[in-house]
Amino acid sequence: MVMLSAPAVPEVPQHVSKAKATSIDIAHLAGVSQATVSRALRGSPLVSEETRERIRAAAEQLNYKVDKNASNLRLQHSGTLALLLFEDPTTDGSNINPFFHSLLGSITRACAQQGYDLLISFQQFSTDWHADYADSKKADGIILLGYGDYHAYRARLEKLVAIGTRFVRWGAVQPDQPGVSVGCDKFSGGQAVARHFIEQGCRRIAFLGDASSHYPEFFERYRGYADALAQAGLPADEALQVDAESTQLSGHRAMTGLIARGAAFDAVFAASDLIAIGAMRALAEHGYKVPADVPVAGFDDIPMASFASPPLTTVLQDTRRAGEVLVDSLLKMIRGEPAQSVMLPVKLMVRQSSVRP
Amino acid sequence: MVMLSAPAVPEVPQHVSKAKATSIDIAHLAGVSQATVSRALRGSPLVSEETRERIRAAAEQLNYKVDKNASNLRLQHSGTLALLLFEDPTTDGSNINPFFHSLLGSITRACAQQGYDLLISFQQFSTDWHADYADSKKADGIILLGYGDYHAYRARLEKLVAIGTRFVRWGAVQPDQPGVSVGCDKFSGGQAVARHFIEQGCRRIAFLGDASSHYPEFFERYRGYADALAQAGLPADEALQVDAESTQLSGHRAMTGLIARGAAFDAVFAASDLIAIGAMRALAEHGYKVPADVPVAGFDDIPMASFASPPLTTVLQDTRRAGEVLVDSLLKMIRGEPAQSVMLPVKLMVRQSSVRP
DNA sequence: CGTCCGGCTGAATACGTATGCATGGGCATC
DNA sequence: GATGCCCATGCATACGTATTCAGCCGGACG
Repeated sequence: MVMLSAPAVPEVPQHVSKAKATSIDIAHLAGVSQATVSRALRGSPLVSEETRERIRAAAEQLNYKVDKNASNLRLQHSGTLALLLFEDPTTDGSNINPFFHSLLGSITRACAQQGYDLLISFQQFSTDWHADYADSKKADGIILLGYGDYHAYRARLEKLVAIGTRFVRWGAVQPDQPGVSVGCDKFSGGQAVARHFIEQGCRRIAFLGDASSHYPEFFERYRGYADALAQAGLPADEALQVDAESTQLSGHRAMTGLIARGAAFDAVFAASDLIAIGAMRALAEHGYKVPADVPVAGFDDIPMASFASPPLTTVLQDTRRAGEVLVDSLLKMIRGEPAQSVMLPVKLMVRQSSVRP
Repeated sequence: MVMLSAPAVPEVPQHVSKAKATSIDIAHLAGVSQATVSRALRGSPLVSEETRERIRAAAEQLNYKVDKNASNLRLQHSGTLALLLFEDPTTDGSNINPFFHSLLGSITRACAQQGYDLLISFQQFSTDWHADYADSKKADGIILLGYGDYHAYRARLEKLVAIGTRFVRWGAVQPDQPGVSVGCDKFSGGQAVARHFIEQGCRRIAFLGDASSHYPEFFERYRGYADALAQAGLPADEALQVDAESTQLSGHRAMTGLIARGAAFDAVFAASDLIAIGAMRALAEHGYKVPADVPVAGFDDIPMASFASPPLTTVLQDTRRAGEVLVDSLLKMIRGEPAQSVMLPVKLMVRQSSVRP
């Protein structure tokens, strides 16, 4: 429990002790003008190697670092991207959606690799988010992450486009959307899961998750599921679809509800891994064995999925790639190059939860 | 797959279409001086309500936002904190340590609550991190997160203190440390786990994790464990301690090694949940039942812990509180108030993995 | 020997905001 | 009616950097 103290530091001359050094101080020390200091440190070919070295030494001696605020002001860009994470306010309050965590990691890495800083912010739906960051020049562009009803903030996206704000969005890629989106091919993912069940002879596959077009994240998964059923000549029984949002609690509720109302089902496809895990718990509580009685699959392949019991079959979204693509697209837009929406492939990860012994 | 397009926007006058508006534009439009615009928007009592309202309307009309770079330059602070996450380069390359994820979430929230932005950056150990952020005024202070050998960068911390950089560190609170640290009371946590085992009659409790004082994160846990053994009059058998870093793979290896060398143990205390999960897998592979044959406990209470099979007994670090304390301490330092290192209490979470039937 | 050119450097300015100081107008006081 | 005061606003400047333009020096060439 030590208090902060400031021991003497021999190598730093005392005339810099408190006030941070500026380029003018460096210029003075190196016997050149401020202009030359700026040029030297930015690597301009106009300055001779000898002078540059002298300046570099002086800068080091005074612990000088370029003031980003001044630099950004002058250059009119910030070398920073902003990540806005929209959290569904109906969440159980605990943690961030694990899938976003994974995406966050890869975005951070991608930014670092491109030499950009990353500003992150968790937004409540209500706040006036479009106001910030990019418009105030804290960031050169923004990345929008978040489930939810995108119709609700579609107007805002359109305004962003109109103002000329650079942004990319993670989520469903749809033809009429404002701006650039990057998403995974959840339709194919939904198909793959349904086919996987159908191949095992399942005919009454329950779907846990909102299936309304207002929630494109889940809707695409549902459409893929429905499409696979149709292709196999199976009916899509509405009684087998239960709304749920992406939490364990919600998954547990949905599954319990389905069981309670006596629905006949022989497989469960949850629209997200969290829902699946909640559902598996509910199934266990009601005496169902997974996968012997009911095979189950989820979606996202969050780290928890492989540690669920039994390990959960799910659909892997390549978050590493996703982060890179998001950042690359945004940087393209910032550089004024054209950027297009991108749909990434997904991969079915078959584990024990979906394979009947 | 839509290209970015810029539809006409009726409500925005065309003379602002491209160039962002400045406070001078607003001043012009509202018929006042730039100074008054600045005062009005910052809520200065010097400007009359009537004028303020007129200015606010003009600002809205032109989509004006204060340029943070210019503002920060003038004010000499940034309203931003930087979070530096040090990753052990020996990690299995996949994801961020889940415990940090949780901390990250709470730090973000705490920042938002205090009106600060958060800049995050994953650092490789090699990079010249002390150079950035705070010194370049991109951030008013920095938060350091990361396991690892803190002796290795102790010199850097001392330099930070000397330069006058504001920072807080998450990690072991030790009397001789430079700067302010916030950490959990891992010593007590280690004690609690060991006592929990001892109460059940275990006498040969293995410890998986580095027990060297060079890794204070784990060392404290080990000390607590050793202390509880001593208090119970049990010998501390060095053969029961195996080095491991905080990954599943490493935990698996350590456990396998312990079994291979024929060590006699009747409980396993893993220094982190990831290690514990890897160890449980190894135990299962060798035919041990958890907890019937060998009770197991971990540390951290990452989300995965309660979904392991069986659910893992572990030690909860209150990350929510930790994030708040980190941010609060840092803000205190920024405001020039004294700040002290803080040690937070922990809580033993008993689940199935450690309780013999 | 004069001229010109190329290679470096310095002086001056702009980026957009916030604030100390000065100012003007209105009102009360004597 | 002159003085004083307060309130609201404008003027001018500083924050620290990056860049344009102008200048200087030395050498090559005519």
